[in-house]
Amino acid sequence: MNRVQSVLYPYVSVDCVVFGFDGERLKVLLIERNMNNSSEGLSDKKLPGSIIYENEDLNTAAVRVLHELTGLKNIYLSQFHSFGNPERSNNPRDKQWLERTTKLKIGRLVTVGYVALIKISRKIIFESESTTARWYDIKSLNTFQLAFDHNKVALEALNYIRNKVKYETYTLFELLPQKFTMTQLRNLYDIILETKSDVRNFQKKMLQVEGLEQLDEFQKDVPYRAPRLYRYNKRKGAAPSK
Amino acid sequence: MNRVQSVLYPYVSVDCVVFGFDGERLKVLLIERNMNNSSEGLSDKKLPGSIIYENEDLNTAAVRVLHELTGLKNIYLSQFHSFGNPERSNNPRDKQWLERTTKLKIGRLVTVGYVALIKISRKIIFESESTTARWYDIKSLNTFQLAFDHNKVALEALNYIRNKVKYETYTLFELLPQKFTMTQLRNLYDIILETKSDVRNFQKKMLQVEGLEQLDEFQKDVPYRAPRLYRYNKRKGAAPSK
DNA sequence: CCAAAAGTGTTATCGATACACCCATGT
DNA sequence: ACATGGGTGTATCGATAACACTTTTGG
Repeated sequence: MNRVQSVLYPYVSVDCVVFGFDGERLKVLLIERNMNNSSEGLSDKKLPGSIIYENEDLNTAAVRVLHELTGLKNIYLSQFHSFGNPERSNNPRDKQWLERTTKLKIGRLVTVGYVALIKISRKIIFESESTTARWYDIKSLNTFQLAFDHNKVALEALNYIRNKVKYETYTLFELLPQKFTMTQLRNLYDIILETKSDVRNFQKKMLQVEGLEQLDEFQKDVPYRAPRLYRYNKRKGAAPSK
Repeated sequence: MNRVQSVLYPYVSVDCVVFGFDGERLKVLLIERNMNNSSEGLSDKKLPGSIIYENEDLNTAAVRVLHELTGLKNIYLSQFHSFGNPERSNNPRDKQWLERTTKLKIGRLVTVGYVALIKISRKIIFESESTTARWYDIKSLNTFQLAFDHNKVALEALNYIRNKVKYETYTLFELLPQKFTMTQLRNLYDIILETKSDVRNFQKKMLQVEGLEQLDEFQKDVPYRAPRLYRYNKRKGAAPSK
């Protein structure tokens, strides 16, 4: 076996795919690095991610990196897949960006992917010295090209949460305001799974989810019959998948 | 961010958790390194695994490593989880073993876990110059301690395949001889999922699995009513989960 | 004829699906 | 009164679960 050259041997990084819902569309959080020392055109969009520290657990790194790049705190991140194709950082633009931001000569990256679902209202630091964060419609993942293999990474994350939503529907409640209507929930469900649920059947199914509580409150200021509000009581809900 | 020291920065490795079935119990393939230059007592059992090459994809590495350590070829390996706790290689015995076998000073390891289900009849090179491979009952995973965090890794792999078997039962057919009886299949299913399936209901369910063919052959040389044989026709079966 | 395991059918329950009409509100 | 979306019930189907007796074979 070859002795490892520090330059060539893979660095380990984490990428965080964060999904949010604005009431109409599912969004993904992407960042742009502000390359302030040059004006050389458009810098590509990327998933928030960075290499891990020398002595840091993967989960810890994911939480830290997401916080550093977006200001988000207390986000529950799930590991979903790791990516290690040696060519995934071959694009010269990506290579250059890596070297500038890490001050390291990086031959290749092995990246552990994490995913989170959050309320789009969570406070995000969209502008910092070095980065700009923004929500993008998930259809962007098919229409424009992200840095590295981040299209692939994000699409796998999407697939992962689709499965999760299908079998552990309570994960959706993370994406909605504390009090929400059944229609909001159904819209969200259908947008993520690309289905068209029947109103009545959906209602029936949701009402037997542990922890979903029907309130005696109704939405206000709507120009039609006010819809009832619901709330998810985490304590009574199913335990997270582990 | 600190400049990375080649010694401390994580090396990337793959571990392969290979399960087989001997007709009675589910087994896991473990190896022992033959430390031929010293007689210092028992060397711990481990999962087959090793660090990846400088320019190698993760899947490729998993396939290569499994082949190098056990002689197994053409094994379908699925990535299930990555492990990166900085303390997972802190045990001095593990550290020493790592340094001897890799000739590298390794501070820590980030390991990508792969899992496979194979027929226990597959030809394995159990003894080589440097390693000894053996099938162990999976209950070993709870009773004796493996190197690193390999107990945890293997148990997560087991959990992964339990889920897979539950929803994509055809994965079981990889573990049985080409022609098998319904009882063999049911035993296997029940052992993996720790259930006690009803004979008739199980039969009914299996007969509607695409690609499972009832043959007009029967097992021979049994001292009781000869059971019918079945075969799985991969072409007609469900596509792998992907 | 006995022991050992194979093989087979019916009923009850649960969850998922399909489907259409009246209700409350604001203009 | 009308337009907009909210809210509700029943019937069918398919999958799962519970359950017990007869058949084949070798000794």
